[in-house]
Amino acid sequence: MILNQATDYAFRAVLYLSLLQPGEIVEAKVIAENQHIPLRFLLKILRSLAKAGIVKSYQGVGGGYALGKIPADITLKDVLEAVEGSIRINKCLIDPDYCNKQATEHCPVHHVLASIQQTISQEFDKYNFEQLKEYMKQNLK
Amino acid sequence: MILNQATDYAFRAVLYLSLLQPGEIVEAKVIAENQHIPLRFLLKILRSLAKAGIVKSYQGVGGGYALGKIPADITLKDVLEAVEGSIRINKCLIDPDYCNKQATEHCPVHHVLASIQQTISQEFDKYNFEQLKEYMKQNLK
DNA sequence: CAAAAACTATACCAAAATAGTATTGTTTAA
DNA sequence: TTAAACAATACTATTTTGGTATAGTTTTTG
Repeated sequence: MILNQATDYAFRAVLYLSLLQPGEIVEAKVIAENQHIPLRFLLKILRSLAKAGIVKSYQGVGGGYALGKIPADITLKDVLEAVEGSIRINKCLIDPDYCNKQATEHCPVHHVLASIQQTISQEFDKYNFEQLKEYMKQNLK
Repeated sequence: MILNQATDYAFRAVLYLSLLQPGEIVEAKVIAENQHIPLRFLLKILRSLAKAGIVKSYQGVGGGYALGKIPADITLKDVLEAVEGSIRINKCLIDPDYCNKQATEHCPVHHVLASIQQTISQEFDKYNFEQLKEYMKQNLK
């Protein structure tokens, strides 16, 4: 019931990229140093983000990473799911075999957890990185 | 970002007790068999629930467990927190040392996660075991 | 009053997940 | 053609999870 460290790093890396000029490319090393994230671990995370289209990677000399979309089109949910896979709060919600009574259909716990999971999912989808940028600007004043 | 197995078992154990006559005592073994939960593991979980006042334990011959409150006064959040401790979705929300920039106050990620955490907390608090009982009855018809 | 049936407490343990590292390879600009 | 960047895969140490074991306490009942 907690986000993992990789997701936390991913949020901060995407926020960092969101604060650059649109299209601006920056090396992973710069992000790592600025955000205090272990470089090799960050590279791994960035690959997940690239696969999801959240960042775009550029190989070779002068390469690095830039956002793959505008900040307004990237939600916390997008980043979370790129790193951890889709949100699920209980195993029985994915695999009926985990339902210890094999009674998914009639199980009120299952039913209610599915509803909570949906709310949580929507909640993470409510916030995009344009909003986080705005919040950041206001707090610097 | 997932409930652990103990919490899942706890939900189902409390639901089981909720369906009994008010005040009815039943041995852990009966719950374990009915709900397919490893007995010793269940006993450990029941101790957590007892500490939180959710169930009441009776030692000695003829002992066992009963609910410590009426089902309407037990929410999913109560059970969840009794088993896993309070809901927290990111380490930086508890311990500022985990904030990799030591900047809790100015961090938009922190700010937004705190808000999401509160929503999640409220969501689990929205459902009590009287409601789950009702849902169950309706589904048996 | 002792024996058995129940829970309590603490400690232990194996397996899985997490967080990160290492190695080797590929791409691309200069 | 070399060096600077990312890519892919595999490995590893630590922590967490899920569960078990052992020894002890409480309470009923014959």
